Amino acid sequence: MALQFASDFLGRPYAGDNTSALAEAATDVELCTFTRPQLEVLLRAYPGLQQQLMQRVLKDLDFAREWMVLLGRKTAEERVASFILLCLEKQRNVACHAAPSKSGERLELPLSRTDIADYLGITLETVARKLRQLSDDGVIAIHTGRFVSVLDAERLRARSASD
Amino acid sequence: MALQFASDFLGRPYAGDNTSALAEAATDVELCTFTRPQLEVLLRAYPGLQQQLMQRVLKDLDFAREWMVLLGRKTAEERVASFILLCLEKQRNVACHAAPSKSGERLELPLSRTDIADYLGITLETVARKLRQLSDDGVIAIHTGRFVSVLDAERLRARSASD
DNA sequence: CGATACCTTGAACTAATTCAATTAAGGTGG
DNA sequence: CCACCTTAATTGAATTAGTTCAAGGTATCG
Repeated sequence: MALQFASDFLGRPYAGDNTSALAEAATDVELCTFTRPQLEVLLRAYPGLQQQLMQRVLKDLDFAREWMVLLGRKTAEERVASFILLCLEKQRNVACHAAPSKSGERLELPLSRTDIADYLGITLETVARKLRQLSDDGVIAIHTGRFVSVLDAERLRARSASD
Repeated sequence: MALQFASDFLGRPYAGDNTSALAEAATDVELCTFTRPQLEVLLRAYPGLQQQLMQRVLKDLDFAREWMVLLGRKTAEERVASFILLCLEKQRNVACHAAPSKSGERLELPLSRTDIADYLGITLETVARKLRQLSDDGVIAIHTGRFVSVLDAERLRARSASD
C-alpha cells in the first residue's frame, strides 16, 4: 500500500491500541524506533516537531493521491516509467543532495518484479515486458539483478505521464 | 483524487504558500472556512485540537491507501459495489448516528456517472453496465436521478471485496 | 554443480475500453 | 402544463491492453 524509503516515517502517533501497521522489509534496513509515549513526549516538548510531523503526513497524503492517479488512469508503460523515476528520485536524495543524476547512472529498483507489479497494480509479466520495451527503445538499460540505468531521462519522463 | 463528505476537513495547515488545493463541488455544499493563520492560532491555543487534526489526516491517509487497493486490484463490479457501500456508510453518518440502515432505503450517489467513473478508475459506460448488472441481480434498485436502493447489503458487500 | 527462486517470453483469452447510436431526464420559456 | 432543448445515462458491437497459463531461461548460493 505504501513504499517507504530511507528517512521516511512510519507510525500512528496519538492512535489507540486498535491501530495496526504492518511493514515488510524489501531490502536490508536500519530502523530508528520510538515507543508511542516516547514520541508523544518529544512532540509535546518541541512544538515545531509536531508541525514537521504534520507536514510529513500531509506529504504522504499528497503522494498517495498522486499514486491513485497512476493506479486509476495510467497505462502499464506509464506505470513502469513512473516507478523507475520514483526510484531515481529517491536514490538521488540519499546519495548526495542535489547531485544532478548524470545519464546512464546505475540505479537499483529495490523490489522484486512481483512487488513492483503489486505496487503498480499490474502483473509481474507485464512489468517484465514493459521494462523490456523501454530497454529495446534505448530509454533504459537492464542489468543483472535489480539494477537498471536510465539512458534518456527526458524520454522516460515523457513516457511516464498520461496527458 | 479525494471525495469529501459532510464534516470532512480540507486544507494544508503549516504549509507555505506553494501549496494549492483545488476542490470542486459535486452537490450544494455548506462550508466552514478558516484562514490558515486563524487555524494555526486555534491549534496553538487548544493542544487537543492539533492531535485531533492529526488523527483526521492519518485517517485520510489510511483511506487513501485502502482506495489504492481498490484502484490497483479490484474488478469493475467490485469497484462499483464498493462505491455504493461508501455512499451508504457516509449517508448513515450524517442522517442519524447508529441508524441500522434498513434494507431498501433510498440512497443518493452524489456524483454523475462521469465523476463516479473517474473516482473508480473505470469508464462511465462500465459504471452504467455494472450498476445495471447489480440491479438485474436484485442487489440494488436504480431510481431516477442519482438515487438507488440497496436491497441486499450483505450480497453487495460480498461483491465489493476481492478476496 | 545442482537447486531454488526469480525473471523472461510466447500464445490464448478476457475484462474493460472505445466508438457510435439511442433513450431518458431536467430545465425553460411559451 | 406541455413541447422543446440540452445534458446525462444506457446499450450494443468491435477492439485492445493487459491477464493468465505454460514453458524456458538466468542468477545466486550453499
